Amino acid sequence: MPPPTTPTPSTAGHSSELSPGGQLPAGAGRRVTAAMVAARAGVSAATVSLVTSGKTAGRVSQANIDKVDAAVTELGYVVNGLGSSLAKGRSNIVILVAPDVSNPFYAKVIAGVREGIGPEFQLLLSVTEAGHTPESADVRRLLALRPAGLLVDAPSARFLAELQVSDPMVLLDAAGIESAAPSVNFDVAHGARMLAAHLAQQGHRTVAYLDSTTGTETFRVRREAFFREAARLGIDVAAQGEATIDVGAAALAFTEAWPGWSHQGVTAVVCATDTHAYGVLQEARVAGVAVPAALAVTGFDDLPYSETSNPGLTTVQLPALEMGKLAGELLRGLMAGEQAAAPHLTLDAALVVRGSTVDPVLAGAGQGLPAG
Amino acid sequence: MPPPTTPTPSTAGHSSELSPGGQLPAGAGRRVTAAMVAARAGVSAATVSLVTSGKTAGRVSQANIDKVDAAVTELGYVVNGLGSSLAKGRSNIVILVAPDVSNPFYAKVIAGVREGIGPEFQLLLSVTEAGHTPESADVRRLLALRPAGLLVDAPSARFLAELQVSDPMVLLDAAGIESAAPSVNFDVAHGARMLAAHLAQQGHRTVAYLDSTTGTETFRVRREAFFREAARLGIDVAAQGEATIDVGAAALAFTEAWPGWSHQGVTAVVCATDTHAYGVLQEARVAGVAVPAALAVTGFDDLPYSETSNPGLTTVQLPALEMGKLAGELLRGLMAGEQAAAPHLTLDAALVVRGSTVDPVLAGAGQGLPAG
DNA sequence: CTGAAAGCGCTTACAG
DNA sequence: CTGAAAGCGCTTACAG
Repeated sequence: MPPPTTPTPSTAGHSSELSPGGQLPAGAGRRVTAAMVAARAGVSAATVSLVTSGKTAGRVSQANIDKVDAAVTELGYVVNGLGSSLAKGRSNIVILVAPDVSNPFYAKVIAGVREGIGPEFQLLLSVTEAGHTPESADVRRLLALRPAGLLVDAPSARFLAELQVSDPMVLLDAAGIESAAPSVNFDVAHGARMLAAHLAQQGHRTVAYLDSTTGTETFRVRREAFFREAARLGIDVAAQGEATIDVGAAALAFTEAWPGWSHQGVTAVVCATDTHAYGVLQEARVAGVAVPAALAVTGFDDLPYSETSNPGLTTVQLPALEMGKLAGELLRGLMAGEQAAAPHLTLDAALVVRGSTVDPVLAGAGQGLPAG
Repeated sequence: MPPPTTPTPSTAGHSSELSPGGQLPAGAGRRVTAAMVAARAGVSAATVSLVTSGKTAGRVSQANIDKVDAAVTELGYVVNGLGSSLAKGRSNIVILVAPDVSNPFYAKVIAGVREGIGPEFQLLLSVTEAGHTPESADVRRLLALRPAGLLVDAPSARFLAELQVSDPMVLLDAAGIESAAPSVNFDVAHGARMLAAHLAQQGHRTVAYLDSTTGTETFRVRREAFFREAARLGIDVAAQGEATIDVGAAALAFTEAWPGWSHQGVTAVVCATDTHAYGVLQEARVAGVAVPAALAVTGFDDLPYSETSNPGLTTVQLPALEMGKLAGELLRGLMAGEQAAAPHLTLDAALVVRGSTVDPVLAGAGQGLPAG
């Protein structure tokens, strides 16, 4: 790896910790403890705690509330979450373990989760190396933070088996292993069947399947459901490839496989994710293979790019935002000590048909309309 | 928002906390305290602490080390990070604040950061709503966890002004405000100038600039440097647009602007990020605008997709992995109490010329070669 | 309504 | 080499 090529040492110092008057800067929230606030306000630390945690109802006089509030503001006090969590035996942290944060799909999941868990919990992401599934050892380290709850997206069976968690936990997109813990899932099997039906209806008889290399269960379910339905409908899945969830990796896998697939008479490539499909679309164009005339391409997810790509990508739409939200809400209930009433939710998938499987000119106005 | 369409209540219960024998499951790491380990091993809690934190050299006998190790394994003990951090006054958490985790660019930054900070620190991501810049209020909440250090990617000036942090902090991609704290930056201004020179050399005289809507300083620097150099080279930046860092948003912005731009004689669109450029490439194809013959398109980042897209995207390559790594190392030094020797590093940007600005047929073998 | 006290689980001088 | 003790900053019964 090359060294920094233009190192620019600078003399600009850090801002000093103390302002000219020698006071702690307001809002710094550092080194100021509840005891200092208590001293300033002329009350006990217990009263400060009651006020800062909002448990004043019938327990603290308005006069003291005001005094504490004033002192908090003056000193820029922020409750030390470490001490607080230790005393309570539990933090307000919720950790989301996701296999691949760089996939735009997770942006939506995350947004939903935030909404679902509510503002009193702090959402933190545990990130793994791109393309790697999280190791249970990594998660065990996270557990040292005593999170209030855990959210695990697209887990593998091995991961869950190794992981021994008794904290509140909710699984997301755990098709195939949803019974291991409360979970919110997509009906990816149904999506895969709709895909097979659509391809059969378009006259495809020989197709290839481009899978994801991660050992995630949801991909196994997608694949097996597609294979089964394809067989039932007289479609021959003549070839298989696999790649990590990365446009470049998928493109490479397709490029290498295509001559053989073409020779086998493959007329459609079913991809485990939209990201895989993008790689196929690109390389098909480079290779001069017309989509959809010579080759149909499909994905799973319905990422934003799938609508704007040309041709648009026929894909199984998975409601990411909703999954995140429901999982967050489920976890919130669990963290509140509730017993999950319906611990296993499954969200419908919808087939969205676009130009990558149906020529818009031939098909008329059918492009872009959900056909689920 | 529609309700879950296929709710599937299930009776599958959670795994019970105790195994049949009534023992805590090995590896659960819950409720087991250092005191319990000490009792089991027949030593004091202090000795347990010394062993688990690896400070045994000359302080703990091998016999006791073995006894503690055995007890730790038997009970599945995991140090409670809350208590540990509280006692030490500092956690081992490093928080990375990034504006948009769903951008593949950050996957590389994150990988670099992990490498840079080393295994003893735990990296957690603070995520903001997609397209939103992080609020200093959000970060202040994070500070309650007393992180060992803070990494802030692509900060805005306002964000930094509001944020009062005296913890170790390193800025990433903070061109324009790099002096606010130790930082690792890209020389985006140089990249922008190379872009202008390349376009000038290709004969462009009228171009449009598609900016990012986030208030991030690095985008201001990119834009201003490009405008200045363009003016110097006789290029008229006749039009401007903006969109969030999202393919769909950029596509929409381009579609709406293109008739006007075309009318103004625009022959090239310079985009603030590759993601913006993808939207432009797509819509150009839809509109039947030939790239690069009728319209040249450029980006910033050099995401993986830029190499495989068709045409390939001419872009300013920013070494994300290296930036992350250097920032991580810088922070590690700061957290170790070192005074940063060279607190402001700037990494070179490189111009990568591909088919979106130079027709490969006309240009011969020049496609895809770095031209910085 | 209020405060003194115990305790959360750990680490670190300190005395032996 | 070892352990008793104090303390990190907070919260929560408890007694008043």
